[in-house]
Amino acid sequence: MKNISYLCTNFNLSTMELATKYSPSDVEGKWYQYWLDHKLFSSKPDEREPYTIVIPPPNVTGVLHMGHMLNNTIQDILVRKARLDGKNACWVPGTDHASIATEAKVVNRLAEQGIKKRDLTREEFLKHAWAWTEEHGGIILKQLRRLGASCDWDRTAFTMDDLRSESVLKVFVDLYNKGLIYRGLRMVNWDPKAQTVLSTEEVIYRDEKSHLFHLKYYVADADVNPVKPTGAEGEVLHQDADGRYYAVVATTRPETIMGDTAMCINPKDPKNQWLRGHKVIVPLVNRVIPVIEDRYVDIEFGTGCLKVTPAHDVNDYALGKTHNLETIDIFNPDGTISDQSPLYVGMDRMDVRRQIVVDLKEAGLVEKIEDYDNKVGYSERNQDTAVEPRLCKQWFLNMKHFADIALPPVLEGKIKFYPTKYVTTYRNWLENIQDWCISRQLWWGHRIPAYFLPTAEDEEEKYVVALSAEEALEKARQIKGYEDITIEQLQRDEDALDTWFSSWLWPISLFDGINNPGNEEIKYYYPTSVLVTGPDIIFFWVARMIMAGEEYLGDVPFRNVYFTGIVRDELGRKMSKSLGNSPDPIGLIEKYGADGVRMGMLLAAPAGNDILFKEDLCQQGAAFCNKIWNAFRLVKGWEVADIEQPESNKKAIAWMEAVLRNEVAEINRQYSQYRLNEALMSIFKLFTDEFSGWYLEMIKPAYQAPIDSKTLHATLGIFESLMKVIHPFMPFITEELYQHIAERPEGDSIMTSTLTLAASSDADRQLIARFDLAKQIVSGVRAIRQSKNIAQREPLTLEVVADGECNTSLNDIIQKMAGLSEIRYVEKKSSGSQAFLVGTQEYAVPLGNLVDAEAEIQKAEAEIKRLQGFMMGIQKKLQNERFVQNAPEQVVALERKKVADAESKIAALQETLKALQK
RNA sequence: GGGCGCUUAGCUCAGUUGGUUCAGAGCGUCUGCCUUACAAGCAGAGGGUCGGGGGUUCGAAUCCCUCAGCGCCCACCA
Repeated sequence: MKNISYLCTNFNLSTMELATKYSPSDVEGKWYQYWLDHKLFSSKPDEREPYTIVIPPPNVTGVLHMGHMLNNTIQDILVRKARLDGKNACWVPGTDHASIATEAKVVNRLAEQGIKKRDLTREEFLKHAWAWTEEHGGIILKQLRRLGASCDWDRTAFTMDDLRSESVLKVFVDLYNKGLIYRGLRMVNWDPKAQTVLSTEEVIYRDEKSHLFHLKYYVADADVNPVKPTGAEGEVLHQDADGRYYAVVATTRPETIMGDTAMCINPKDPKNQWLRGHKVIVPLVNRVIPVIEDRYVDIEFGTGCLKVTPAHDVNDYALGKTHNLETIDIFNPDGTISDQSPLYVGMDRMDVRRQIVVDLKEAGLVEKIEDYDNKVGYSERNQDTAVEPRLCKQWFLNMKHFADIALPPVLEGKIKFYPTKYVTTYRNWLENIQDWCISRQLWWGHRIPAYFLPTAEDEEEKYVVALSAEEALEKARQIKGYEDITIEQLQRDEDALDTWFSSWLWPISLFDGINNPGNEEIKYYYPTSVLVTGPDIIFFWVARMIMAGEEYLGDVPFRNVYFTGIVRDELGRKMSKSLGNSPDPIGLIEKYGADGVRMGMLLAAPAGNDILFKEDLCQQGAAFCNKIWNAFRLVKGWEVADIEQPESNKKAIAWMEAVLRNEVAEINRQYSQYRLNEALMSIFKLFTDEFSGWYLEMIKPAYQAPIDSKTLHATLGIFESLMKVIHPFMPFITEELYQHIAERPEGDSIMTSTLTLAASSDADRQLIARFDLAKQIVSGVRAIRQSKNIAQREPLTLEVVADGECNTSLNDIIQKMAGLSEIRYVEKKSSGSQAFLVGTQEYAVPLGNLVDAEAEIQKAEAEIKRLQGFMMGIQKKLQNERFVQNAPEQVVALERKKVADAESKIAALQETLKALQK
């Protein structure tokens, strides 16, 4: 690579030498800097059509993984394609504060230093969090540059920067004022590790092998004395050796019995009638609880007896409400047993589960233990932490209203989902939506702008919601009895908002559309063109952005949503740290080049499917770069002479240009359906097969012979077009070669060039069809060479047998490509020649005694047999009157043609046979 | 328990309204080539009856039914 000049703008075609291998590392950093230096990613509103993408903001302290690589490569391809199409493309980058994940990381780091979160004030903790954010934040965005991401970096935003924070608080206040945000006591999902509530969407359920414990609840009176129930005839009364009666309750969570405040049976359950009106004793705890009756209980499950723990189960909570039961909260926020429990106080819930089984067994209170498949909810962010249902006062967003406004745009196609199957998923969720719990017991995030007023202990809480403490004070003073309250007496809510409560504003807040409604940017860039994201956040983010968009701008946030798949390893497993199957993206880029890696990923990424990533594919990408590189080396190595342009070159150029137009039209179709892997495959074949394999070979001068200037000029033009077609997928090598093709002014770039081609025409397609015939003839000759082991440089003669309707007018090209000394039109092919068919036309290559007559006879016979069978099938079809009557004329005519063609092929083959048998 | 999707060549996938071009592509495999841009290359070849069964139709990979297998999403049965 020594000979490559650093500045290619002064590149001189005739003197420069290129290495035989493409070296990405010499090229990529240079051009990325060039693009930055000339602000080529930058976008400002102008008269052009906008094309906007907002990045799904990665976690601010996150590190680039293969999922990001795929997702951002796709966005970059779309943005670069839009630029080449002459649109004003704007890709806005940024990061997400990821409250729960980031706070957990900060807590862990502090713990390593021996600092506990609870020993810090909120301000001290936030100082650590910001320090961490500044230290690790944005690494991921730097990594994206290695990939070639053409984001408008000057626009880089953060969900917790000033503009975004202001937007979030304004929206909270606004929705509160609209009555859509409320505060309520609900059974919520509690993450004991992060010690915060979660929304229902943040709980993921996993199948778990667990046990069903059948526990004995002795029947007793209020003083814990045994009672003998009177059962009806035929009922099964459990009785122990001492003659005491008990009920059997099946539970998966024996550690919650300390919170039991009732046992429930179904009033219609015949086998448990004997328990009606009685009381039972909670095992070990020795608390007497009533037997209540509710039709909620499934008679078929277990023994039909349900323990009721209103504080720790959603359904039990509902039962507790209906039956007015006591609620005993036996857990502390960290998942240890609280002092409300008579036993195990301070122990972790998981330890208690083990211990209590031992203790119950010892006390003879376990009837039996069965294996049981259970579903257990885990925190989406702390996947090793089982979620605990817990009764808490939290802030909620009324989702009914938002579902109503977010459903129509997707159902009516104002927003298009790719693949469309997610429309159903989206609809199902919105139609069964629950209110969104938006408060989190975290410090890292947007602090809820609610201020509590001082109240007496037994009084209901009072609060005001306002953008600032001053405003809050004003509002508070309007409340009766608080006219003289001071700002110091207002207690701002300690909680922060769910991260997604800021993310859902992203497409709006990036253009400051909340703080500054109707500003020039929001008018120009909104709605954005496409959102590229994973289906795993369709509810968390996609749906909610649609809600916010409709609420605040009365319009959709994006017109298209392209859902990418999950990046898996080649065995189909998810990539994970523990499996060690996740390649290091930067390492891959260093090994194969960003272009190679981009191609490798996209080759394996069928629209909407998971991608099975194989490192080999990056190798294929790197190889393709090398192919492009060497094609350029060939062209630039030609010496130009003042010679006339050969006719065959004219034809080849016309053909290649037709192919280019045709393929670009096809590629554009694929883009429009987000079938990027197919577009890439078309591009790959266009360059490798059509351009390199056929076109360049057609026009290639003889060794050390010069080329005419017209052909060279046209070829460079085609090459430049090809670079533009490839550019969205492989930005670096295409820029490098674009700069090599011609002298470019400083600041010029392939990125900001345009590709204008005429529409593909019928004439193009006819020309392509003629060349296809020629290619088949060439392949026929090559196959003969292959089978007879004849070197390419040994010239052959081609005979065109009989009717002469085979004039493709491309004989000069065929001759060159097939290495023929002559093309002859003959009545009868020479003896000792080997024949092949293209369509119904027969060709022959005289080979003298090289022909293996016996083998040829066998081949011809087999082919005749096959054709005869084929023909018979069709003739049968044609004899079927219903077919002839019902099928369209064209189809019938086609079938007739097939027969005719088969007949003439058979005739030709029989001729061949005759000649061979002589 | 509901809903959605998938099953086509060894692998990963295309295959639009049933009928030119319907049985395809890339990779891999096999064979032959260090041909003068590229061995990270070139040329050539083999390979599937479209998950099973049934039906509709003149005609089915394509439409319908059914069975089997796989995947995903949702759902409070302890």
